[in-house]
Amino acid sequence: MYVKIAINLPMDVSFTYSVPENLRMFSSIGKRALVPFGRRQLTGYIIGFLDIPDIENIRDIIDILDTDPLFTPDDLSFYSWAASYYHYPLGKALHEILPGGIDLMSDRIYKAERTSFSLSEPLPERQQSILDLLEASPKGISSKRLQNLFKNGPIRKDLDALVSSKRVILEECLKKPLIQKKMEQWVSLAVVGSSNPHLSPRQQEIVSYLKEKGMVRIRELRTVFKSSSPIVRQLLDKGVFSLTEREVYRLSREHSENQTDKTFLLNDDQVTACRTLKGRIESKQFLTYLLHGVTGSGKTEVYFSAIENVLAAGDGAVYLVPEIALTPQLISRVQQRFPREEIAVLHSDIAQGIRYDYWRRIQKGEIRLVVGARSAIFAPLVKLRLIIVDEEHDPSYKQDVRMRYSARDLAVVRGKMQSAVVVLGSATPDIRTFYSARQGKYAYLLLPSRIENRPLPEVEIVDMKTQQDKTGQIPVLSERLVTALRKTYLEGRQALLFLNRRGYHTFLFCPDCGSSFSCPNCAVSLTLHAKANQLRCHYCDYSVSIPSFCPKCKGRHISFYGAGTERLENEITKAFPDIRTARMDRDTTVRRGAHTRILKAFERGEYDLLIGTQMITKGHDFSKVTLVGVISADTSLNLPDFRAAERTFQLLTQVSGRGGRGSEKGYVVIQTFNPDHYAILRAKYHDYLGFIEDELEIRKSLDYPPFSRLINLQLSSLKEDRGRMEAEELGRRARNWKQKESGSFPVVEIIGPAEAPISRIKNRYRWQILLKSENLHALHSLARHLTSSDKNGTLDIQVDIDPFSFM
DNA sequence: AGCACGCCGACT
DNA sequence: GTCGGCGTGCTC
Repeated sequence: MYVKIAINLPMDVSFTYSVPENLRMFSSIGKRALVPFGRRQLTGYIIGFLDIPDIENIRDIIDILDTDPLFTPDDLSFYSWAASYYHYPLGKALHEILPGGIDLMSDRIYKAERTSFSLSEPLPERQQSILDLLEASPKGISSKRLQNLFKNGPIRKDLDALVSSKRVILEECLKKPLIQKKMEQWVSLAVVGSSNPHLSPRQQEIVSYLKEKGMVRIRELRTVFKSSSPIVRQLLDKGVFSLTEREVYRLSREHSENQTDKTFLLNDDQVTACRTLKGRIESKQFLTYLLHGVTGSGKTEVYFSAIENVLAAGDGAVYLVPEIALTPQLISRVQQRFPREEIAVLHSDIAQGIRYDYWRRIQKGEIRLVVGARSAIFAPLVKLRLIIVDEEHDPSYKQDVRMRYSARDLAVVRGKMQSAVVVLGSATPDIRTFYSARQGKYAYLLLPSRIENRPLPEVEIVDMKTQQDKTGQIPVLSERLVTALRKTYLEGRQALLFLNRRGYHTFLFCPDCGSSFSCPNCAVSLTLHAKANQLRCHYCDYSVSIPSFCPKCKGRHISFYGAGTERLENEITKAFPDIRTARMDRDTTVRRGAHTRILKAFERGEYDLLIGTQMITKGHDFSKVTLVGVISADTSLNLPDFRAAERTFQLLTQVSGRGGRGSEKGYVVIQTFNPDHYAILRAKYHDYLGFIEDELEIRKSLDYPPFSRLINLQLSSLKEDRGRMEAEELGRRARNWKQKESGSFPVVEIIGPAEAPISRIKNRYRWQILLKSENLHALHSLARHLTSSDKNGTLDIQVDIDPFSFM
């Protein structure tokens, strides 16, 4: 018997291994196998079987690593589809999809040879010191640890020399995985008590306890009979007790706090939406719905009702939300709605052990409801009947490193493959989603009004060009916003201020020599962080302390421009010392739980004002907030991205939607230098359909999505000129392909190669080629052609299908 | 990815 | 002459 194994390697091929007799009955698709690979041992994933070998020189697998498969053949088809669609090697994809930290692999271990070389000639200094170290540790030292001990350069050569002179031996040793099943020891009375051994009174005591209780955890004995360990051991040795190991599942500490559950009576639109979904779920057939509901229209209630239908039938559901909307409030709301259901919560902050346990329980069907961020789309649910994607337009559904998948798009694919109902919900659907609905590809469900018919907030636009003060400076806060803030404060209500930039000043400049302060590793300017007294790069971990003079010309007139959240907070506290202000951005939420703490304190009314970046725009439901201020609508408008207008409209609508969720009407102030831009005007009037009409017209004229599809090829290199040459070569190959294949494929437009908008990040020079076509198949063929031409993976090419960011 | 092999420049 | 850099090729 032969197995096809996918391995975590940067190439898209699977490897064939033979299965020794003793492992045959344990091997199945979805289990991991330990395999020999060159001189190493690696973990691979079984993805198929063969009767006849397809190559020569096949090696045996060493072991099967799972008792139960981690995924079914159906899940595998979905994963393979995703890997191939996103031009990503299957083995790497599986490695990233499965819970982390569970794989085994060998490590290079160096050991000193025991026979001594007393009479040989003296060794080079460094070889000698390595040898001394190794002789001091008989168990050997891994190559990594050894290298860490020698800071003055690579020691690989010295090690090779030591090995070839037979003073040191190299062994490949398995290192045990970071994450394993958590086991608990239980004891019970042994069945056959042949000759009753003599027992001490204390031993007798424990035996009678067990007689009564049956099987007991050793931990329990330890608490009931203090320091009983030696006695238990004796009883085990005497054969009175028998020991059993049982697995315990780790759980995340998602505390169900007693939140006052707002139970609304559903309005007619909600009832209609619920009924429609119910009918479709019962039919067990795939269909994608766009649930289009204005902010505050009660989409969550509709999701809950659909989940309820699925769970009642004993089936499974996935509920996806944007990463930063995955708050304790949301989780406790789900828990309260489904109190008898075990819920798996999956996102990047969940510890690996917990994730591993959740994964297997989901796979076994013990957990049927998964709430999570984008990666939860891969959760191995059995009988998956429903996939919900809340705020489906949200950019966080697109992963923009490694496998650049869109969880939103994959939701539709998975729904189709596994006959599940897919619900895409949003107040501002992605234009592609809306267009699909209009074309009849998705069914359309509309929730046109806010619950309890609350009005949408009133939006005012402030033209910042009119806000210059006497010195010609433009203030961070317009008069209008200052007045509104004061009014809100005096009325005892809360406000949100949104500014999508961290730090204090976002740009520094020396007027004496004209130099600006940019990151040495990236082509971006540094941001000044006042509290940390640092200039920081937001793309790598570079930071320096704030210079008092220009490092180039020693000039002492450095000017500071641009405002981030830190400066905004500072200006507010200066102008309104009474207003209690909290700030939430990546800088204030580095510590685990900080996020929750700030939100909760704000909700309890400990602050009057919350300043923040993106983080404050998602899904939160603050009933006391009546004022929302957008410091600059222009940041997203000026992105080098055909989606800039759409992103701006969505952002403004979402952030405005945070206001007026209680009984009072909301008021929104938007500051901008582009007061006449259609994205801003349409947001002012809450006119989604109007915006779509404007935007579709532009997209049509430029042939952008939804009228075409895009693939972005990103190429990076440590050497600037080499990167440029490679990019140009790639462009030539693309155009050659186009010419040669022009008969067999619809037209593909090749844009570039061009320098990426951020031309260097972490010392890598970046280039991109954009491929555009009405025909996705043509795009895939070309992309495949271009990446396969990279013979040995020398080029660093990233394929981005349906790209979201062009930076 | 990691590892081995092999081919050229700069040193004793 | 050798040491050591890195480009190239392979792993079932």
